[in-house]
Amino acid sequence: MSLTALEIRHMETLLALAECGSLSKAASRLFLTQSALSHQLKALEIHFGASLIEKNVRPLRFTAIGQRLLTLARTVLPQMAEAGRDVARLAQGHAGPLRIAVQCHNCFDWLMPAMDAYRTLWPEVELDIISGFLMNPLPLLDQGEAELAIIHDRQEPPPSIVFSPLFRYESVALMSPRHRLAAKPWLEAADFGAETLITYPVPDEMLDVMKHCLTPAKINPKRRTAELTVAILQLVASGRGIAALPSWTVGNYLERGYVVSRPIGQHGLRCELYAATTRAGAEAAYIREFIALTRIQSLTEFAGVSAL
Amino acid sequence: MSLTALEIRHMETLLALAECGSLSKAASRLFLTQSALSHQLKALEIHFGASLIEKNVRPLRFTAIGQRLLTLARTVLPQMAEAGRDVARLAQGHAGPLRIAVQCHNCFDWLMPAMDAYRTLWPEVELDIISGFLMNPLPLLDQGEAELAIIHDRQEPPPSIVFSPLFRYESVALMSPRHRLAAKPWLEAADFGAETLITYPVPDEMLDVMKHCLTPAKINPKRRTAELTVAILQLVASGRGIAALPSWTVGNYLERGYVVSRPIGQHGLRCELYAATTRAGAEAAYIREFIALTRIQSLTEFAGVSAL
DNA sequence: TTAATGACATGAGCCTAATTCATCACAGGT
DNA sequence: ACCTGTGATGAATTAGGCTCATGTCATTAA
Repeated sequence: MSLTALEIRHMETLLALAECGSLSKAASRLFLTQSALSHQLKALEIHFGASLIEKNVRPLRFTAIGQRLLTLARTVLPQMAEAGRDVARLAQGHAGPLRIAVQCHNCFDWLMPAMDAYRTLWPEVELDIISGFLMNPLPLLDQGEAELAIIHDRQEPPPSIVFSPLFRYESVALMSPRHRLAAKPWLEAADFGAETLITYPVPDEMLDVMKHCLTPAKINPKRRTAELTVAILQLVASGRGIAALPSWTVGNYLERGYVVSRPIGQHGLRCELYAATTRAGAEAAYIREFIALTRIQSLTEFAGVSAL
Repeated sequence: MSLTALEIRHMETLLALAECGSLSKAASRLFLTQSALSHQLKALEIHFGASLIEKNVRPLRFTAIGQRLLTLARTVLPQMAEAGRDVARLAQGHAGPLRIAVQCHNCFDWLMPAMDAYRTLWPEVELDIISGFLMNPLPLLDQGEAELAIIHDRQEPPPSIVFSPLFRYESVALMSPRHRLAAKPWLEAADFGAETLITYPVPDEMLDVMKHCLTPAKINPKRRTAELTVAILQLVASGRGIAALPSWTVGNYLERGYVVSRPIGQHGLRCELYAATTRAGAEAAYIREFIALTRIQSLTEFAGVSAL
């Protein structure tokens, strides 16, 4: 009933619960099963002799006791994280540079805010983006020219490399509200055939729609390219063609009604992002924390982004 | 390398280490083996890639990293304890009274400071001492007339009662520096035969020397009694007889040279104290914390007091 | 030097307990 | 009624923390 019995794991659970609003969501964020959290909560409730959350309401609500423990978690966990950083700084003679190889334009949208947040935690780390937009950035890691690479979709990592899951997002088709395809509840590959597809100026393999949907269906629509996301959206809004972008990059435009979004395929087109490091990099605290931070931050900031 | 891996258990270990100055002492305070702490530290050192303490020097010293984690523990653990109290208050409608049955006079010496400390943590608990000096205070617990009883020496608790170890102390013989027995390095039972023994006015069974040393040896010295510890010490200092008291009650008098202390028996006379509660009481947070607090406080405040 | 003592290290095995797995139950929405 | 999402539950599995029985090392005494 006293100090022990409430473990760090429990505080992390409470924090995730507060942000996700359901056991199952919180579980996947913590890389655990829903069952684990259910058991955890049950144990706590037995221990304290009172319930911590009301689960019959969505999103779930914290009881007074649950809130007290939640505020504890909110004060304690950051203190521990800070101590962990200090120790890492002391243990491994001051951290090196962190050069990030990115494959896709979209990445900047979530990478930038994450880098900003990270910089306050590890001011001495030299952050750098390597944006050659290479097809395969993994060799850069082995060659020591980058510490981190952002990888699309699950694949078998080479022995020298470690993958860490970041998150899953959905790519949606975007079109003018007056576009004829806007009438359909969802688009299939064939719908793209007669359209002009507006994309970033990169190879097809680096475009989610092409790689996962159109190329397999042997459909190759007309193209028009733009460097910037806003430019693509402008073209879409003025009816010059359709585009396919991650759902969370276009929140504002959707809300204002300039464009509408439709799932690609009946169940949507889901893409996965992984962070790749060398085995050594996966040990280094300052790199591990960058991965953890981008993951959490993206999961909380962006709607339509989910844990994997 | 980051947040997780440092558990509450580790912080408690660091705290105990800082106070005890050795693995083995800290271990017994935590109710663990020395081996457990050694494994714990090893795991942490592997995890952080650096050592936390220098063990080749006594008392052991913390490295910079160890100190950082120690200060973390010193901030985090009290926060968790406070949250635990708040939750207990919320969960079990405000705690009841805490009436403590004591057998011996000496107990006041450590009970009073502990009660003062406890009162600031649980102001709403009504503290009370029941000092009938009964031989067997356990029935009071069953009858609901006390919540806690202080018990001397290990014994088999009745089924309705739970014992919690408090600490072990040593009773020493006290005499004037000019007393003839002061020449001996330690006293045996026979030495007391010709002396006047100065004690509290209570039955023999409640006096450590009598119960564990003289009565078994069938030695019954002359007596003189005094209510207060200071009065006993005054009589001893002026050569009116010898006394036997817990070593830590007489610190000041020893330092000033008014009296000297000698072990009773070759290896000293060690006594054990336990806290007894009903099974229900052992569940209640406000009672458990009183026990934990008195134990820790006595262990840290008084020299010659050790964990059991 | 040889014992003897005290403190920490270490590997093996045990045992607790946290997690998963495979279900079940329930609610809300269509 | 049926599906979908969410939480609960008991059993089985697994991980990892602790103890036990040693080993090593340093210090002190004979």
